[in-house]
Amino acid sequence: MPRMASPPQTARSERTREALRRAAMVRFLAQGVEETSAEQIARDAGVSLRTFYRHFGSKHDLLFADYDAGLHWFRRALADRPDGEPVIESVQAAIFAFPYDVDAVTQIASLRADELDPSRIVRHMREVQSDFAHAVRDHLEHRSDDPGNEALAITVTARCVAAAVFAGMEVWMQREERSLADLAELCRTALTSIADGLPVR
Amino acid sequence: MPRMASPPQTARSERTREALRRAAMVRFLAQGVEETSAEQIARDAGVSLRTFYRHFGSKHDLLFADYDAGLHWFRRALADRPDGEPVIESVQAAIFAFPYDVDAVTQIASLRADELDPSRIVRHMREVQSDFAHAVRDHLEHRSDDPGNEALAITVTARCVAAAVFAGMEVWMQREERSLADLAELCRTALTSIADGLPVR
DNA sequence: ACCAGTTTTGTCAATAGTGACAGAACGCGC
DNA sequence: GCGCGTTCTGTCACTATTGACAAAACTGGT
Repeated sequence: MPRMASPPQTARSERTREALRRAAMVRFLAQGVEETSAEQIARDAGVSLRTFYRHFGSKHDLLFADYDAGLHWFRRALADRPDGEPVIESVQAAIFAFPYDVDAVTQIASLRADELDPSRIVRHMREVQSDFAHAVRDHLEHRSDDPGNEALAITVTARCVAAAVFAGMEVWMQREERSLADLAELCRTALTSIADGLPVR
Repeated sequence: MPRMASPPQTARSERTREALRRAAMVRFLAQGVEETSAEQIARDAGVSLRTFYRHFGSKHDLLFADYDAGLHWFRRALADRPDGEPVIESVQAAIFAFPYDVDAVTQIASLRADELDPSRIVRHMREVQSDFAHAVRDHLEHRSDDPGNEALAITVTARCVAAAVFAGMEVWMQREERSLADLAELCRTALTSIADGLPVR
């Protein structure tokens, strides 16, 4: 269960990963996620089952395979913000500049919504929030003059920023109508609402 | 993998659960967590492997079996706080009044630290934080005059409160010396630091 | 092209975790 | 105690994951 999503090194392994990704996507779309076995994917990709698990910690990791790239993108976007800009602004700018691949996102999203155990999505969201918080924390540490002395303040801030963004997502998810614009609005409101104190006392 | 920790109903099943808990603890302490198989535990408890998994979503859930009780306790403690008290105070009061069973905690903690994959602990912590946030949110919703209209504010606040508490824990965990008093101090500081705005801008 | 060291795969063998279905045990009204 | 609907278990069969170890492919230097 500890998905260790082993990081690939050589071009060869990257080819294998790509083959697995493709094979999985084809099967997933054709017959559904739970109806596709890991062995099937491995065979389609022309590798052994064991090799499959060397590249992806679990069958379901394939559904979130694009996630790492997004995280890297976010970290870089944060780093590219001008010095001295308030965190909240930096985070907003980084989030809203994200280059969505609408087709891919839509395709995966439909799979996730239909075939996937909701608890799995929730768990993944928690992981994403955690990584998000770490990214923000690293950003703050990098900015700080004396990170060691501000450890608590930095950690608290980073985690709260992440909490706010994901609170926005949570509220958005519970709505009937879900537009990208609404999501952005909710996240923006959530972030600005914590800058000067908690919105509810 | 979706650990569904099925909620027990009858006295009989409670007996089974208890037997499994005990059998597991004995084995875990004697030979370590990873060196104990689920089948072994089931056999020791006198039930089938399948029955084991009906009561505990996974072998590792047994290590956190006491957790649900703690969560319930926290929810009740929150509900018992006087009306009109600021959330942050309520949460602090609820946290610090928690009745630890020092022996049990120590025993389990040593197991967790030695035998367990760190990523497993991290994952559990994320789950705990999430449940914690939900508890706070329910508390706020209960207090609010118009929860529907304040959905975002309530969710943001609940999640940030949880984020602060767990930020305190994170910092504490990274220290060499870890005393209960330090933990309390860190959580207190973390919580008060977000009341009037983020500690880092 | 050849050798030595590194990375990636395949094979084997266990353990972990689940769905489906039938039988056993339990709680309740008569 | 008896019959009946509900809950709990055991058995079977299958998929998901992982550790250990050896063979195969890839790399850089000569």
